[in-house]
Amino acid sequence: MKQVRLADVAELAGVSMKTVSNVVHDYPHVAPQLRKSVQEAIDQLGYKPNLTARRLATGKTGMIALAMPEIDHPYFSELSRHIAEGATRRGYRVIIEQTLSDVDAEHAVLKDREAGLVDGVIFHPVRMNTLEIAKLRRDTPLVLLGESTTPVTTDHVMIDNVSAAVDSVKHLLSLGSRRIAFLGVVEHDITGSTDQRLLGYQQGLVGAGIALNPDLVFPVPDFSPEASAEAVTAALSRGVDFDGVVCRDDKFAIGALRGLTAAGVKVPDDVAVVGWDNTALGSYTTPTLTSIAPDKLRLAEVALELLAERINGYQGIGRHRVVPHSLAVRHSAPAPGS
Amino acid sequence: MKQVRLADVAELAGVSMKTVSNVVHDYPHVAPQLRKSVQEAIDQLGYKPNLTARRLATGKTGMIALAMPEIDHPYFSELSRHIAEGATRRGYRVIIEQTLSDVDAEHAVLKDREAGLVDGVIFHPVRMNTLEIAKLRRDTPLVLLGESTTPVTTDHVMIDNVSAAVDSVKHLLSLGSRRIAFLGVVEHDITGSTDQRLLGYQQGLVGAGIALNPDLVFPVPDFSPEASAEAVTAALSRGVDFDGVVCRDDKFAIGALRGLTAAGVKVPDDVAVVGWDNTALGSYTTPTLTSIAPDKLRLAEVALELLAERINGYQGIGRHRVVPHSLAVRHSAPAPGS
DNA sequence: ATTACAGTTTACAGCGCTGTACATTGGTCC
DNA sequence: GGACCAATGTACAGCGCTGTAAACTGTAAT
Repeated sequence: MKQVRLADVAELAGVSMKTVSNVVHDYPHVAPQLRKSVQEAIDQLGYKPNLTARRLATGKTGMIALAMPEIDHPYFSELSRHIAEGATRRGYRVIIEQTLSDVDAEHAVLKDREAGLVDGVIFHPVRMNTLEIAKLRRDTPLVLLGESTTPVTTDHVMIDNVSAAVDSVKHLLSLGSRRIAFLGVVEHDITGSTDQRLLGYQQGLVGAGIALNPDLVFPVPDFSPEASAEAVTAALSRGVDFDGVVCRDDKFAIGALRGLTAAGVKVPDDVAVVGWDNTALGSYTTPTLTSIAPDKLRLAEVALELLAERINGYQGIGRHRVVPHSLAVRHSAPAPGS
Repeated sequence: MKQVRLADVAELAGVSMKTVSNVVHDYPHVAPQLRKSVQEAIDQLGYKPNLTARRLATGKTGMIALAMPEIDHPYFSELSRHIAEGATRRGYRVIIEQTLSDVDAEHAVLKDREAGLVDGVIFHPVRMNTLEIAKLRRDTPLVLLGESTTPVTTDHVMIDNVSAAVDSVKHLLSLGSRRIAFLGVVEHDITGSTDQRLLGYQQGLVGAGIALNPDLVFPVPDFSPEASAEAVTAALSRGVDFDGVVCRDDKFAIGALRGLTAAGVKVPDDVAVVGWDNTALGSYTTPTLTSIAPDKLRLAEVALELLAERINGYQGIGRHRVVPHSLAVRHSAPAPGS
């Protein structure tokens, strides 16, 4: 039951350890028949290289950490999947770290209490601000995701939230909506996302010559669909008149759908709804959800690419990459004229 | 930029490496003032223990692998979250491995091409059968999840699918349903889940003295909601008369909801629907979905517990643990009399 | 003063692998 | 035939840490 070591194979094959190592690694300059006999020894003993030892010797771990708020949120789980696949393709394993949007947990991600665990980190911060990130940042290669403002020294991948929000508004306008609401502004929301999306919402309206109306910006107490359903219900009962909603989030959009439907308001005929993130959830609602679709695959690929470059020694200033988005058009805000 | 080593700290503090190590590990028998001065040296140099080296020396990696078909499937992402949290609580880090239901990938999980990476593996197989698992299984501690039949030698955690299906049927019966359908039997489905759920479905009906009707077992070409929506639509247009549906899966239930709604059939009034897995999806549908709710938290905890015992040397025969389930009652099949 | 002993601290040999520097071999070319 | 060279193969010193055994304390008991 004892672990078979390189030395054991070397002894059996009657060669040096290094030669066995070379065979394991398919090093080109090994004589064919020697390679064969070494391989036989490997097979016979059932030798498996010990990764930990290899890592200590090479200094590379072949692992990256993926730190996000919650892995069971559809947006994050979908993104994780792409990152996991891309990482595998690049020969990395992924270790997951859930911060649960906890400040301490986020600090821990950057603080590196221990070294040599991973070669790099992909991190989607929620509660940390630029300053803290810049201050805590260690030597481990790091790529940031999401909309928080980030230190110029750090790589960052995101979509253009402002222009995406503008796109949402434009789509609603093209459907004939004129009184377009924004759902939801969450109290104490520390993510920059809401700000940027709200900004784009305003920009879209102003660009179309429509006056802003503060009553059309719906606050929501928390991030649940329930809360946003209530927010919509409350707006309706206040008599707020609207015919389109840009939602901060698919979950909010789902709440909106529910609140509207419950009040007998028809979606999309009376009110068209656009969500955000194009999570799988949107395919499961009734009606199905039109939603801003960040190119998650691209996001994952770019993040991995930047990280790989850092791991391979790139030392330059932070790169800030904007990844494309589109609008996934479904029934809650269909294509114009359909 | 060079990594600070234990030896560096030792030199600065004027003590042996081992003493520094003892301080790092809070070993009790270190004189207070020595401990203090060593700690100062640690802080001054910003020393961080190198985990890889520690692992090589101790032989423990402090990591477990979590291998599942797809991490962005709601059931798996929710389960992953619990496992990740439980693992963290127990001092383990989790590395994720997606098999994408691919045979080779599943083989790779068990095959251990490399050693010393993780202390143990939690694996939810889909395509491998008992025999293959038993054959490939290596020395790494392993806990299996899911409904495939598993080798007696291996630990396994699951819910009682048969009795859960019976519960579904009973619930529908309590609502007055009598012509209860089962959706969906997928061609070439290699998971044991469907079989067991179908078995429970039959058992529930027979137990209530209701004759089985093959027409009420709806086949579905694949695992998508679209396919199951079509299957329901097809059944309706065949003139199949039913007033309740037990679904193999929440995704199927969502498809059923869609197909029924599209055909003008009222849920739950005309047809009550029960899903399976109680994924978050079920809260987002209209109507919300009643669903078999495996105790995912418990599932995660038990799996981790069994794995921890294996890691700590337990060598006994495979333990097969059944974890409780319940029925999450929502609108698609409400509580009787509500 | 001597012994005993619990409490501290140290020296050092690995953990299993790889990189480096060097040794060996057998051609090839004049 | 000797020089040169590319292709192969080897020896061995680490990578940074921990476990073990042994070596010191100082104090209490004899």
